[in-house]
Amino acid sequence: MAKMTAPQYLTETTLLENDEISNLPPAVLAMIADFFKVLSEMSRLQIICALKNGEKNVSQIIEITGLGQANVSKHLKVLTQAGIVNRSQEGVNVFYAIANPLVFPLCEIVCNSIATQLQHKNQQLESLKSFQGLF
Amino acid sequence: MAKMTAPQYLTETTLLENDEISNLPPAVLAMIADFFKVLSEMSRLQIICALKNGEKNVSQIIEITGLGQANVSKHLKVLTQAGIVNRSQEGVNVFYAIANPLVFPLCEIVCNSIATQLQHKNQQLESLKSFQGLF
DNA sequence: TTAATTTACAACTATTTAGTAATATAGGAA
DNA sequence: TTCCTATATTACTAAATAGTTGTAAATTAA
Repeated sequence: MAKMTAPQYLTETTLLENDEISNLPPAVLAMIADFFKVLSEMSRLQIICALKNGEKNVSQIIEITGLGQANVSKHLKVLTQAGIVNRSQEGVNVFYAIANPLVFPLCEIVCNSIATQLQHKNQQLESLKSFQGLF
Repeated sequence: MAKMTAPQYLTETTLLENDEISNLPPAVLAMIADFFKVLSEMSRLQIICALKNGEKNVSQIIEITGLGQANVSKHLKVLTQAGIVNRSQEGVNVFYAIANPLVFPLCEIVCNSIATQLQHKNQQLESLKSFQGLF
């Protein structure tokens, strides 16, 4: 086993050595960007949410999300190729399930970031409000 | 302090209550998607990496990343509006710094996901190799 | 066999956006 | 003032892609 120089949350399977995200090869940055791009569409996030509590077939996903059939099929292909969901066929039905549960902590971190930002904006708004009527 | 009238999914520090990402309002999903979209471009990830070890002015960012001036300026605006970096002007120079350090664990989780996937593909490749010469 | 159902795919439209070139703005120096 | 440098903005082009329509393929039922 190679000596571990990575921090706790970086295991043997990481691409990042010595906690350095600086100076990443362009190819790695491109892979990271592509992964984020898969998560950057609301429709795909809807599908991910629909699969949170267990696998669903395509028809169920269509019903839950309200998206068109061809559209769902295309998004499921993207999600599958990104390794976020996996596909299993049972007769005429095709079931999809979350293959990479890390997407959920990922979304939660983003949620926290957004909440913090909204708080800051709200504080600024309150500061402004305290001047109402003074001018 | 004013009474908090925000809905359940809005607390002081998180948008997600009870670890539930299911049934998020579309507006919240859209915000999450938009945040991921900001991180889904290699050029913006390059800029984030350039700021990892401290603030830099625009000229330094241009030199480090090799991107065009107008392009960097546009990306910096996007990153600023997303709350990922902040802007401080000093004379004729404008310095940018990471305002939301959560982007780094975010990138690291994605790196781990990619690494795991590459490992799986590599294992499949090895399995195939073991059949070489048998046919 | 035919018909019905489920999923995937191809072709197309419309929207978005990354990158660039040219220009504008603003601060500091001479 | 004028000049130079640093940053921002505007207008444009090219490329990517989300969503839709129509169709194809495959499975199951009648």
